[in-house]
Amino acid sequence: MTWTEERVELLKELWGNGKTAADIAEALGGVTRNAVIGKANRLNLSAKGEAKPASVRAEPSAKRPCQWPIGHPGEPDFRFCNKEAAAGKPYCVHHCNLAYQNRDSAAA
DNA sequence: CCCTGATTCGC
DNA sequence: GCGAATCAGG
Repeated sequence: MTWTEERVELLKELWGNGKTAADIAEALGGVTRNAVIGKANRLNLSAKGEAKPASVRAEPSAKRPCQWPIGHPGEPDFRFCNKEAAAGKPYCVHHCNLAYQNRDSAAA
């Protein structure tokens, strides 16, 4: 298993949202809680308490570009994805799956 | 005993 | 850098 942007973001997301390493590991799949903790540790995480963009539920009528916060608020490179958001979704399909913690009801 | 995260060790 | 094993705390 390789740690891609999606998994790392989901890792930080769930971790910051109060999820335990075991939950995150299971959520990602193919990784054990040790791997999650190890990755989190290497990412200099463990000091959880980040933003929770996944908690922001916008109405399914918002036609705006993907406003997924890339990086951390305060970082000099903090920006938004600004990709093409899915129809009626605040984020692009890519990040929508992350935001809604989608597993099977993929918004393809 | 169970769980948690953190750290260390080997690959 | 990755993951497992191990350590320490709850």
